Amino acid sequence: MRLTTKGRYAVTAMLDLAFHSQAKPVTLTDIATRQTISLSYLEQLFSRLRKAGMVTGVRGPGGGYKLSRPSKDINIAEIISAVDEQVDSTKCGGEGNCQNNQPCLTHDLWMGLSEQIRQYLSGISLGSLLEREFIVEVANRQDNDLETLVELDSLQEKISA
Amino acid sequence: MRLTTKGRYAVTAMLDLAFHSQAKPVTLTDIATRQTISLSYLEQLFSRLRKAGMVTGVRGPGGGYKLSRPSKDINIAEIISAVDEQVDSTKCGGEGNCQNNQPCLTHDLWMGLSEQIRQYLSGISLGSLLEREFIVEVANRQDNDLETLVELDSLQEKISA
DNA sequence: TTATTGTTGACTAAAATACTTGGTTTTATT
DNA sequence: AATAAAACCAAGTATTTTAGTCAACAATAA
Repeated sequence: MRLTTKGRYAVTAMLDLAFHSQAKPVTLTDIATRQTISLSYLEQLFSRLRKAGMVTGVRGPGGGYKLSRPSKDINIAEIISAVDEQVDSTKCGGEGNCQNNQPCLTHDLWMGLSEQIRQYLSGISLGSLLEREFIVEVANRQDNDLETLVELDSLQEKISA
Repeated sequence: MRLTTKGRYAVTAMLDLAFHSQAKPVTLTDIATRQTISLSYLEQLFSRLRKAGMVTGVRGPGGGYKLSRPSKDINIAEIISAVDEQVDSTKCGGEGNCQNNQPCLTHDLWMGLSEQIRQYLSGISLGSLLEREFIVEVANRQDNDLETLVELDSLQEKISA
Protein backbone atom coordinates (compact mmCIF):
# COMPACT_ATOMS: atom_id res chain seq x y z
CA MET A 1 0.00 0.00 0.00
CA ARG A 2 1.71 3.13 -1.27
CA LEU A 3 0.56 6.58 -0.27
CA THR A 4 0.78 9.13 -3.05
CA THR A 5 -1.13 12.18 -4.19
CA LYS A 6 -2.68 9.97 -6.82
CA GLY A 7 -4.40 7.95 -4.15
CA ARG A 8 -5.40 11.10 -2.33
CA TYR A 9 -7.00 12.49 -5.47
CA ALA A 10 -8.92 9.27 -5.94
CA VAL A 11 -10.24 9.26 -2.39
CA THR A 12 -11.19 12.92 -2.59
CA ALA A 13 -13.06 12.34 -5.84
CA MET A 14 -14.84 9.28 -4.50
CA LEU A 15 -15.86 11.15 -1.39
CA ASP A 16 -17.22 13.96 -3.52
CA LEU A 17 -19.12 11.42 -5.57
CA ALA A 18 -20.54 9.78 -2.47
CA PHE A 19 -21.60 13.12 -1.03
CA HIS A 20 -23.45 14.13 -4.19
CA SER A 21 -24.99 10.74 -4.90
CA GLN A 22 -28.70 11.16 -5.31
CA ALA A 23 -30.86 9.69 -8.03
CA LYS A 24 -28.77 11.23 -10.79
CA PRO A 25 -25.20 10.27 -11.68
CA VAL A 26 -22.47 12.82 -10.98
CA THR A 27 -20.37 14.12 -13.86
CA LEU A 28 -16.60 14.22 -13.70
CA THR A 29 -16.77 17.83 -14.83
CA ASP A 30 -18.56 18.73 -11.61
CA ILE A 31 -16.12 16.80 -9.46
CA ALA A 32 -13.18 18.36 -11.32
CA THR A 33 -14.52 21.85 -10.67
CA ARG A 34 -15.37 21.31 -7.01
CA GLN A 35 -12.12 19.56 -6.14
CA THR A 36 -9.89 21.47 -8.55
CA ILE A 37 -8.55 18.35 -10.21
CA SER A 38 -7.91 18.21 -13.95
CA LEU A 39 -10.76 16.53 -15.80
CA SER A 40 -8.58 14.22 -17.89
CA TYR A 41 -6.64 13.14 -14.88
CA LEU A 42 -9.90 12.27 -13.17
CA GLU A 43 -10.91 10.27 -16.23
CA GLN A 44 -7.79 8.18 -15.86
CA LEU A 45 -8.45 7.58 -12.20
CA PHE A 46 -12.09 6.66 -12.75
CA SER A 47 -11.11 4.26 -15.49
CA ARG A 48 -9.25 2.34 -12.80
CA LEU A 49 -12.04 2.68 -10.28
CA ARG A 50 -14.55 1.40 -12.81
CA LYS A 51 -12.40 -1.62 -13.65
CA ALA A 52 -12.14 -2.32 -9.95
CA GLY A 53 -15.92 -2.42 -9.81
CA MET A 54 -16.36 0.48 -7.43
CA VAL A 55 -18.16 2.89 -9.75
CA THR A 56 -20.45 2.59 -12.75
CA GLY A 57 -20.27 4.95 -15.73
CA VAL A 58 -23.47 6.18 -17.38
CA ARG A 59 -22.94 7.60 -20.82
CA GLY A 60 -24.81 10.28 -22.65
CA PRO A 61 -26.44 13.50 -21.48
CA GLY A 62 -27.54 13.37 -17.88
CA GLY A 63 -24.95 10.66 -17.40
CA GLY A 64 -21.98 10.54 -15.10
CA TYR A 65 -20.75 8.14 -12.44
CA LYS A 66 -22.50 6.33 -9.65
CA LEU A 67 -21.17 4.23 -6.81
CA SER A 68 -21.57 0.53 -7.54
CA ARG A 69 -22.10 -0.20 -3.87
CA PRO A 70 -23.49 1.69 -0.87
CA SER A 71 -20.94 4.15 0.47
CA LYS A 72 -20.81 2.19 3.72
CA ASP A 73 -19.36 -0.74 1.79
CA ILE A 74 -16.49 1.10 0.14
CA ASN A 75 -13.41 1.59 2.24
CA ILE A 76 -10.47 3.91 1.72
CA ALA A 77 -7.84 1.21 1.39
CA GLU A 78 -9.45 -0.34 -1.66
CA ILE A 79 -9.78 3.02 -3.39
CA ILE A 80 -6.07 3.65 -3.03
CA SER A 81 -5.17 0.14 -4.13
CA ALA A 82 -7.35 0.52 -7.21
CA VAL A 83 -5.50 3.54 -8.60
CA ASP A 84 -1.97 2.96 -7.37
CA GLU A 85 -1.23 -0.08 -9.52
CA GLN A 86 0.63 -2.08 -6.95
CA VAL A 87 3.78 -1.18 -8.79
CA ASP A 88 7.05 -2.96 -9.32
CA SER A 89 8.18 -5.42 -6.71
CA THR A 90 11.75 -4.29 -7.36
CA LYS A 91 11.84 -2.17 -4.26
CA CYS A 92 10.14 -3.96 -1.38
CA GLY A 93 6.78 -3.69 -3.14
CA GLY A 94 5.34 -7.03 -2.24
CA GLU A 95 7.42 -10.06 -1.47
CA GLY A 96 10.91 -10.29 -0.09
CA ASN A 97 12.94 -9.71 -3.24
CA CYS A 98 14.00 -6.19 -2.37
CA GLN A 99 17.75 -6.79 -2.45
CA ASN A 100 19.14 -9.20 -5.05
CA ASN A 101 16.13 -11.49 -4.76
CA GLN A 102 16.53 -11.55 -0.99
CA PRO A 103 14.60 -9.55 1.58
CA CYS A 104 16.26 -6.26 2.45
CA LEU A 105 17.21 -5.42 5.99
CA THR A 106 14.08 -3.46 6.73
CA HIS A 107 11.62 -5.64 4.85
CA ASP A 108 10.06 -6.77 8.09
CA LEU A 109 9.53 -3.22 9.29
CA TRP A 110 7.78 -2.00 6.14
CA MET A 111 5.56 -5.03 6.02
CA GLY A 112 4.41 -4.24 9.54
CA LEU A 113 3.83 -0.62 8.69
CA SER A 114 1.91 -1.49 5.52
CA GLU A 115 -0.33 -3.78 7.49
CA GLN A 116 -0.89 -1.04 10.05
CA ILE A 117 -1.89 1.48 7.38
CA ARG A 118 -4.04 -0.99 5.53
CA GLN A 119 -5.93 -1.89 8.66
CA TYR A 120 -6.48 1.72 9.58
CA LEU A 121 -7.69 2.74 6.12
CA SER A 122 -9.80 -0.34 5.49
CA GLY A 123 -11.63 0.41 8.72
CA ILE A 124 -12.81 3.73 7.30
CA SER A 125 -15.63 3.74 4.74
CA LEU A 126 -16.84 6.54 2.52
CA GLY A 127 -20.12 6.34 4.42
CA SER A 128 -18.46 6.88 7.77
CA LEU A 129 -16.54 9.88 6.43
CA LEU A 130 -19.83 11.45 5.36
CA GLU A 131 -20.86 11.47 8.98
CA ARG A 132 -17.92 13.58 10.05
CA GLU A 133 -18.86 17.15 10.75
CA PHE A 134 -15.67 18.62 9.33
CA ILE A 135 -16.09 16.89 6.01
CA VAL A 136 -19.73 17.88 5.58
CA GLU A 137 -18.77 21.48 6.27
CA VAL A 138 -16.07 21.47 3.62
CA ALA A 139 -18.37 19.77 1.11
CA ASN A 140 -21.11 22.33 1.67
CA ARG A 141 -18.68 25.20 1.28
CA GLN A 142 -17.46 23.71 -2.00
CA ASP A 143 -21.04 23.44 -3.25
CA ASN A 144 -21.61 27.12 -2.52
CA ASP A 145 -18.37 28.07 -4.24
CA LEU A 146 -19.43 26.09 -7.30
CA GLU A 147 -22.83 27.79 -7.38
CA THR A 148 -21.32 31.27 -7.35
CA LEU A 149 -18.91 30.18 -10.07
CA VAL A 150 -21.77 29.04 -12.26
CA GLU A 151 -23.61 32.30 -11.61
CA LEU A 152 -20.54 34.28 -12.58
CA ASP A 153 -20.25 32.27 -15.79
CA SER A 154 -23.81 32.95 -16.86
CA LEU A 155 -23.33 36.65 -16.10
CA GLN A 156 -20.19 36.66 -18.25
CA GLU A 157 -22.15 35.12 -21.10
CA LYS A 158 -24.91 37.74 -20.86
CA ILE A 159 -22.32 40.49 -20.99
CA SER A 160 -20.52 39.15 -24.04
CA ALA A 161 -23.86 38.56 -25.83
CA MET B 1 5.21 12.42 7.64
CA ARG B 2 5.77 11.34 4.06
CA LEU B 3 6.79 7.82 3.21
CA THR B 4 9.27 7.57 0.36
CA THR B 5 12.10 5.31 -0.68
CA LYS B 6 14.42 8.04 0.55
CA GLY B 7 13.20 7.50 4.08
CA ARG B 8 13.44 3.76 3.64
CA TYR B 9 17.05 4.06 2.54
CA ALA B 10 17.83 6.18 5.58
CA VAL B 11 16.24 3.73 7.98
CA THR B 12 17.98 0.80 6.35
CA ALA B 13 21.34 2.54 6.58
CA MET B 14 20.79 3.54 10.19
CA LEU B 15 19.80 0.01 11.09
CA ASP B 16 22.93 -1.31 9.41
CA LEU B 17 24.97 1.22 11.35
CA ALA B 18 23.31 0.24 14.62
CA PHE B 19 23.90 -3.43 13.94
CA HIS B 20 27.60 -2.95 13.26
CA SER B 21 28.26 -0.46 16.02
CA GLN B 22 31.15 -1.66 18.09
CA ALA B 23 34.08 0.39 19.30
CA LYS B 24 35.02 1.44 15.77
CA PRO B 25 33.01 3.75 13.55
CA VAL B 26 31.36 2.25 10.48
CA THR B 27 32.27 3.57 7.03
CA LEU B 28 29.67 4.57 4.49
CA THR B 29 31.51 2.43 1.95
CA ASP B 30 30.70 -0.65 4.00
CA ILE B 31 27.07 0.30 4.42
CA ALA B 32 26.81 1.10 0.71
CA THR B 33 28.17 -2.33 -0.21
CA ARG B 34 26.06 -4.28 2.25
CA GLN B 35 22.82 -2.47 1.47
CA THR B 36 23.50 -1.81 -2.23
CA ILE B 37 22.91 1.90 -1.94
CA SER B 38 25.02 4.38 -3.90
CA LEU B 39 27.81 5.84 -1.75
CA SER B 40 27.21 9.45 -2.69
CA TYR B 41 23.52 9.11 -2.08
CA LEU B 42 24.31 7.78 1.36
CA GLU B 43 26.58 10.75 1.96
CA GLN B 44 23.70 13.07 1.25
CA LEU B 45 21.42 11.22 3.60
CA PHE B 46 24.01 11.12 6.37
CA SER B 47 24.62 14.82 5.98
CA ARG B 48 21.01 15.30 7.03
CA LEU B 49 21.20 12.73 9.79
CA ARG B 50 24.30 14.40 11.16
CA LYS B 51 22.67 17.82 11.15
CA ALA B 52 19.72 16.30 12.96
CA GLY B 53 22.13 15.14 15.66
CA MET B 54 21.53 11.44 15.23
CA VAL B 55 24.99 10.41 14.01
CA THR B 56 28.54 11.66 14.47
CA GLY B 57 31.12 11.62 11.71
CA VAL B 58 34.74 10.70 12.40
CA ARG B 59 37.17 11.81 9.71
CA GLY B 60 40.40 10.29 8.57
CA PRO B 61 41.50 6.68 8.21
CA GLY B 62 39.70 4.36 10.58
CA GLY B 63 36.92 6.90 10.67
CA GLY B 64 33.27 6.55 9.76
CA TYR B 65 29.99 7.18 11.48
CA LYS B 66 28.72 6.42 14.96
CA LEU B 67 25.30 6.76 16.52
CA SER B 68 25.12 9.87 18.67
CA ARG B 69 22.73 8.15 21.05
CA PRO B 70 22.05 4.58 22.15
CA SER B 71 20.04 2.72 19.51
CA LYS B 72 17.18 2.37 21.97
CA ASP B 73 16.80 6.14 21.94
CA ILE B 74 16.49 6.57 18.17
CA ASN B 75 13.09 5.91 16.71
CA ILE B 76 12.10 5.35 13.10
CA ALA B 77 9.86 8.38 12.77
CA GLU B 78 12.66 10.82 13.51
CA ILE B 79 14.97 9.17 10.98
CA ILE B 80 12.40 9.62 8.24
CA SER B 81 11.66 13.19 9.27
CA ALA B 82 15.36 14.01 9.22
CA VAL B 83 15.87 13.11 5.55
CA ASP B 84 12.48 13.92 4.07
CA GLU B 85 12.61 17.71 4.43
CA GLN B 86 9.02 18.31 5.33
CA VAL B 87 8.46 19.79 1.88
CA ASP B 88 5.97 22.30 0.56
CA SER B 89 2.70 22.81 2.35
CA THR B 90 1.07 23.38 -1.02
CA LYS B 91 -0.58 19.99 -1.07
CA CYS B 92 -1.99 19.13 2.33
CA GLY B 93 1.53 18.96 3.77
CA GLY B 94 0.86 20.59 7.07
CA GLU B 95 -1.99 22.97 7.68
CA GLY B 96 -5.34 23.25 5.98
CA ASN B 97 -4.39 25.24 2.89
CA CYS B 98 -4.67 22.34 0.48
CA GLN B 99 -7.33 23.85 -1.78
CA ASN B 100 -7.25 27.59 -2.45
CA ASN B 101 -6.09 28.33 1.09
CA GLN B 102 -8.93 26.24 2.46
CA PRO B 103 -8.78 22.68 3.74
CA CYS B 104 -9.51 20.12 1.04
CA LEU B 105 -12.29 17.62 1.42
CA THR B 106 -10.10 14.87 2.76
CA HIS B 107 -7.81 17.00 4.91
CA ASP B 108 -9.28 15.51 8.05
CA LEU B 109 -8.68 11.96 6.87
CA TRP B 110 -4.99 12.44 5.99
CA MET B 111 -4.29 14.21 9.23
CA GLY B 112 -5.65 11.23 11.09
CA LEU B 113 -3.62 8.83 9.01
CA SER B 114 -0.43 10.83 9.45
CA GLU B 115 -0.89 10.79 13.18
CA GLN B 116 -1.47 7.05 13.07
CA ILE B 117 1.72 6.42 11.11
CA ARG B 118 3.77 8.77 13.24
CA GLN B 119 2.64 7.08 16.42
CA TYR B 120 3.39 3.64 15.05
CA LEU B 121 6.85 4.53 13.79
CA SER B 122 7.89 6.61 16.77
CA GLY B 123 7.09 3.63 18.95
CA ILE B 124 9.75 1.56 17.18
CA SER B 125 13.43 2.16 17.99
CA LEU B 126 16.52 0.95 16.20
CA GLY B 127 17.33 -0.98 19.33
CA SER B 128 14.04 -2.82 19.33
CA LEU B 129 14.49 -3.76 15.67
CA LEU B 130 17.83 -5.32 16.49
CA GLU B 131 16.01 -7.75 18.73
CA ARG B 132 13.87 -9.09 15.94
CA GLU B 133 14.97 -12.48 14.74
CA PHE B 134 14.20 -11.82 11.09
CA ILE B 135 16.34 -8.72 10.99
CA VAL B 136 19.32 -10.31 12.66
CA GLU B 137 19.16 -13.15 10.15
CA VAL B 138 19.20 -10.79 7.20
CA ALA B 139 22.03 -8.75 8.70
CA ASN B 140 24.14 -11.84 9.25
CA ARG B 141 23.55 -13.05 5.71
CA GLN B 142 24.61 -9.65 4.39
CA ASP B 143 27.80 -9.82 6.44
CA ASN B 144 28.63 -13.19 4.93
CA ASP B 145 27.93 -11.93 1.43
CA LEU B 146 30.24 -8.98 2.04
CA GLU B 147 33.03 -11.26 3.28
CA THR B 148 32.91 -13.44 0.18
CA LEU B 149 32.89 -10.31 -1.95
CA VAL B 150 36.04 -9.07 -0.24
CA GLU B 151 37.68 -12.46 -0.69
CA LEU B 152 36.82 -12.45 -4.37
CA ASP B 153 38.34 -9.00 -4.71
CA SER B 154 41.66 -9.98 -3.17
CA LEU B 155 41.79 -13.06 -5.39
CA GLN B 156 41.20 -10.86 -8.42
CA GLU B 157 44.07 -8.65 -7.36
CA LYS B 158 46.44 -11.57 -6.96
CA ILE B 159 45.53 -12.82 -10.41
CA SER B 160 46.08 -9.49 -12.11
CA ALA B 161 49.40 -9.02 -10.25
C1' DT C 1 -29.61 14.92 -35.28
C1' DT C 2 -27.17 16.98 -31.85
C1' DA C 3 -25.12 17.87 -27.64
C1' DT C 4 -23.51 15.63 -23.66
C1' DT C 5 -20.99 12.56 -21.39
C1' DG C 6 -18.04 8.46 -20.82
C1' DT C 7 -14.02 5.82 -22.78
C1' DT C 8 -9.47 5.31 -24.59
C1' DG C 9 -4.69 6.08 -25.83
C1' DA C 10 -0.80 8.64 -26.81
C1' DC C 11 1.84 12.32 -25.72
C1' DT C 12 4.05 16.24 -22.75
C1' DA C 13 5.75 19.20 -18.80
C1' DA C 14 7.23 19.48 -14.39
C1' DA C 15 8.86 17.63 -10.31
C1' DA C 16 11.08 14.35 -7.37
C1' DT C 17 14.21 10.69 -6.89
C1' DA C 18 18.33 8.37 -7.34
C1' DC C 19 22.64 8.65 -8.76
C1' DT C 20 27.25 10.70 -10.65
C1' DT C 21 31.21 13.51 -10.80
C1' DG C 22 34.69 15.96 -8.93
C1' DG C 23 36.33 18.04 -5.73
C1' DT C 24 37.97 19.70 -0.33
C1' DT C 25 39.22 18.72 4.17
C1' DT C 26 40.70 16.03 8.16
C1' DT C 27 43.65 12.71 10.21
C1' DA C 28 45.80 8.06 11.24
C1' DT C 29 49.50 5.62 9.48
C1' DT C 30 53.91 4.93 7.35
C1' DA D 1 56.57 14.83 5.52
C1' DA D 2 53.88 11.92 2.39
C1' DT D 3 50.15 9.12 1.65
C1' DA D 4 45.85 7.21 1.80
C1' DA D 5 41.40 6.74 3.99
C1' DA D 6 37.69 8.53 5.17
C1' DA D 7 34.10 12.40 5.92
C1' DC D 8 32.26 16.46 3.81
C1' DC D 9 30.36 19.40 0.04
C1' DA D 10 28.23 21.18 -4.33
C1' DA D 11 26.77 20.89 -8.76
C1' DG D 12 25.03 18.37 -12.40
C1' DT D 13 22.54 14.34 -14.77
C1' DA D 14 19.40 10.41 -15.68
C1' DT D 15 15.37 8.16 -14.60
C1' DT D 16 10.87 7.79 -12.92
C1' DT D 17 6.59 9.45 -11.42
C1' DT D 18 3.08 12.72 -11.39
C1' DA D 19 -0.08 15.54 -13.32
C1' DG D 20 -1.91 17.17 -17.07
C1' DT D 21 -2.98 17.80 -22.30
C1' DC D 22 -4.82 16.54 -26.71
C1' DA D 23 -7.50 14.15 -29.86
C1' DA D 24 -10.36 10.95 -31.07
C1' DC D 25 -14.37 7.63 -30.62
C1' DA D 26 -18.82 5.55 -28.47
C1' DA D 27 -23.17 5.75 -26.35
C1' DT D 28 -27.38 7.97 -25.52
C1' DA D 29 -30.94 11.35 -23.86
C1' DA D 30 -33.39 15.03 -25.71
